[in-house]
Amino acid sequence: MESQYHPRSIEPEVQREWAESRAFAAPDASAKPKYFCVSMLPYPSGKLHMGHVRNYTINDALYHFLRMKGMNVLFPMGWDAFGLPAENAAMANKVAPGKWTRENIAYMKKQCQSMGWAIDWSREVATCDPSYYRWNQWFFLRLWEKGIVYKKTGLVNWDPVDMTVLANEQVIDGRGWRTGALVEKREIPMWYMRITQYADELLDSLDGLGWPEQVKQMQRNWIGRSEGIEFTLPYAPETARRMKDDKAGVKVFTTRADTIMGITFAAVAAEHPVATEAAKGNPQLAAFIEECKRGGVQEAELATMEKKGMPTGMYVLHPFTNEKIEVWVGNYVLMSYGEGAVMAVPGHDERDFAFAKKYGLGIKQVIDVEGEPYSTDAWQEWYAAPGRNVQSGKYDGLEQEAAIDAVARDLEALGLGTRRVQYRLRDWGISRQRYWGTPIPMVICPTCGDVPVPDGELPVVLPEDLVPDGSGSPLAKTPSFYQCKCPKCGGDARRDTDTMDTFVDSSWYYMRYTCPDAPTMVDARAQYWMPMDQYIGGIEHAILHLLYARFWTKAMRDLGLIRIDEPFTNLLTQGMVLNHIFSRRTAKGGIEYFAPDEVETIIDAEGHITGAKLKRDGSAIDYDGIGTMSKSKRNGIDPQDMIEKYGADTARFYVMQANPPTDTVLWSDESVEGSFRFLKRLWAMVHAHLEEGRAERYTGGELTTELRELRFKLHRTIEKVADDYGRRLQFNTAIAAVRELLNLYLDMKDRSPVARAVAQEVLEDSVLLLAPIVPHIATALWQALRPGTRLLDQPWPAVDATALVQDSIQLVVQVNGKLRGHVHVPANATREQIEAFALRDETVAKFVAGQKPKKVVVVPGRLVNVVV
RNA sequence: GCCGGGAUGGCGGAAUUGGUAGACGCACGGGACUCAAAAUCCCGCGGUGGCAACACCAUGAGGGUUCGAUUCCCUCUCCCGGCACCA
Repeated sequence: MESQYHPRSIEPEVQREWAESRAFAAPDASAKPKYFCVSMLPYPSGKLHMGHVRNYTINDALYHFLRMKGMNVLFPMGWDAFGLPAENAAMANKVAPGKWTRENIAYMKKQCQSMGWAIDWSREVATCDPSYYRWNQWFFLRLWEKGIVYKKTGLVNWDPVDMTVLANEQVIDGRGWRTGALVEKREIPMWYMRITQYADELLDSLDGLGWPEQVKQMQRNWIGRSEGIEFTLPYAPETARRMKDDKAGVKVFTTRADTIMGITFAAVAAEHPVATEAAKGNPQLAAFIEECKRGGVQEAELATMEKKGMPTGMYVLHPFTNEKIEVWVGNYVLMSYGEGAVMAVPGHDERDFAFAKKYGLGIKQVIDVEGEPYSTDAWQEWYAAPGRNVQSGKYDGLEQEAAIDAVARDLEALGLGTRRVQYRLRDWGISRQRYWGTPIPMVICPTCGDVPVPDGELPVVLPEDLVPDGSGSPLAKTPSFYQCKCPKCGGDARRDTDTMDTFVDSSWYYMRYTCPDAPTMVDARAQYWMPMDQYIGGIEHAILHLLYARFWTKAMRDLGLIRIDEPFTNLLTQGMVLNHIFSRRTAKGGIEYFAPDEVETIIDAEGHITGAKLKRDGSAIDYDGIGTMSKSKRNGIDPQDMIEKYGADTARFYVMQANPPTDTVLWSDESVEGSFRFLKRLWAMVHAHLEEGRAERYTGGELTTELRELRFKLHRTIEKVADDYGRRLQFNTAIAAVRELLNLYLDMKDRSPVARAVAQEVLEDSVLLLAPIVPHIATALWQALRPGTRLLDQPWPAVDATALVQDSIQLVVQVNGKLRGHVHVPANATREQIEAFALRDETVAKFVAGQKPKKVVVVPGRLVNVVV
């Protein structure tokens, strides 16, 4: 073997062998247990970034480990190829989004291959391929037939200059990103998916998932289930006359029906029909309503926003007492939640309290919390706590639950209300007024209305050669696309020119990996591989993507396409890759950013960065702290540079050794050097060993204490690394354990035949332990250690139980819980013997100082604590 | 405001079920090799006191439980993430 480590010659050679032998193709049936691990598919932006490197390397390490453990593992890859950036790039460079996207995919695929990830490329999926998105369309139509897909109007951001709809991220400070024009809200018809129909199941089945608690909690909050009572506050006679044909009163929802006797007013949202009606002929109120509609977007200010309101002059009646209750417009009532109206109980709701105080409205205590005083002077937190009803007529003395039951019964008897569950979750609007996405397979016929495209005509193919100009949707300007005949009456009709949200694409791509060539949406292979055993991706997808994918899976199940309830059994949310940020203000007042390799940092006595200067001219620049790698801040590290300078293995090793995968990782050039240094040392160790000739690995025979300890360490490490890879998904500690083992190995100077046999064993197994992280160097070293065999065929090293047997063990000795020494005792020593050994220790004796121990705690295998 | 997660050397982090705090690495300091540098190798590296042996202090702050607490409980401070007037 070469005496030096040359990643640039090893890596391409190893990769060629893998490709030629189709080493990572996973069969769709096997006697081995299956394991399906997937990383969230990348957007083909142009080239890989460090976040991808981290994401796919975690996935790859799991692949190799579980393959060695005897599983049939599948690691597929695909491209989230639809979306806005392609349209923007198309506008900037005057190329069609399709061409741009496919070129990016080709380049990034090559990068993936040079990282050496064990991807089964025969299953590659790109969501912009008609063979993929036709099933988005097909499934959309099935959901439409079931009533899960429906049409209603929705609010969009409208740029009045470009005459186009803007995505939320294209609205900056209320203005269009291209035109700078003030963005308007417009109502247009859109398609929705009834995800709320699955709200309860989406909530309940979270409990059984092997996901981070944080993500589950975020989904729970997002779904936002609350149980309460919906009831009607009937209009007072004169209000009923004004509201004419409109229902019989104001509908409200409450989770605190026990406080119903404390109502002193009602509040409605600015958009509520009662407010609209009241504003007629009341310019002051109309102006206030306009003000409310405009505000209320800057979320951060909402919590501190002052409660404002105005009386409407409308009245409703208390359902039990028939007391007249004034209706106010309140800026704290949201039209989008519940019924857009609330019963106001200032006595026991903090918002209502603040409102009542401000406008001099009544505050009535109806709940008593034992031991706490009540006064209407200032809000106290216990006012909102559950308690016993007072001043509530027939409900007096009831505890919260009993009171709610009684109120619910009474409202039901009056026909005014009923128990109901309310969700925060809204239905999923999937229409996008964009070009680069899945066309919605619907035809709008002037006589028949919305008519689905017949299955036989799918896919509705997206023309790929259009170049958007930023004004309006290109599809809406392309008659050859939208002109069509109505499938029902044969008359002239127009296609829906909207496309689907790209979250549709990512809701089921992982199932298509299992059967990319299926003539149906999915086939039996999906049932074999699903549910996915491990999903890996960024925390930023904690809510939307993961919730939509769960919904989509349940919808597929209900259509009989697959028999699973949840798509992702385990989830790992990997942390982001960060780097230092350097900048300086330009003369014109802008900010100029500098890449970390352009600057030299200034470090204070404590080792903290305080500033920096530019390498090329020594001028001072500012240190802006740490942030995610981004193009605009110029602090990204190009994986390609890493591969060229150090090789893929160093890049892989670096991102895995720094910290646990769930933490953010700070880029450090020095640590990269350290990773490279380790791989060079590993190479040198194997080389030095083989210089003296290959040895047969140790199988038995008399050992010195030193060699026994080395073998003990080896087999302990095999156990630990397996646990770290397989159970804890903590690769940094696995790597540290192997480094410890190799440090001990380097201390061993014995060159006797038996020592060389142990050395062979240690080196072979260490290479296998590291193979999931650094497969290229591991392959090369394995070939040198075991000529004629192939690393990929090796199982995970077996633990030799005899190596773990110790006849003497070291125990920690404490006096009063403080470490005072160590003792060696026979492994089978009794409690009494251990105690005797400990008390005989000199240091222990010194601290015990002749006193009689009050108590001696013996923890077998660990420590002795003498209490005096 | 509510919910969730954190805080350990100069830095990244380790300590998995309450049992040796700081594994492993980075940076740094010293030395060897070299004409020299790089690379490589060896030694040191939480703080205070001490020549040293060693002792004391120390896991955001304060308290508690325990023979023993980074780990469990209570109070507080700060940081990160999510939601945000949710009735």
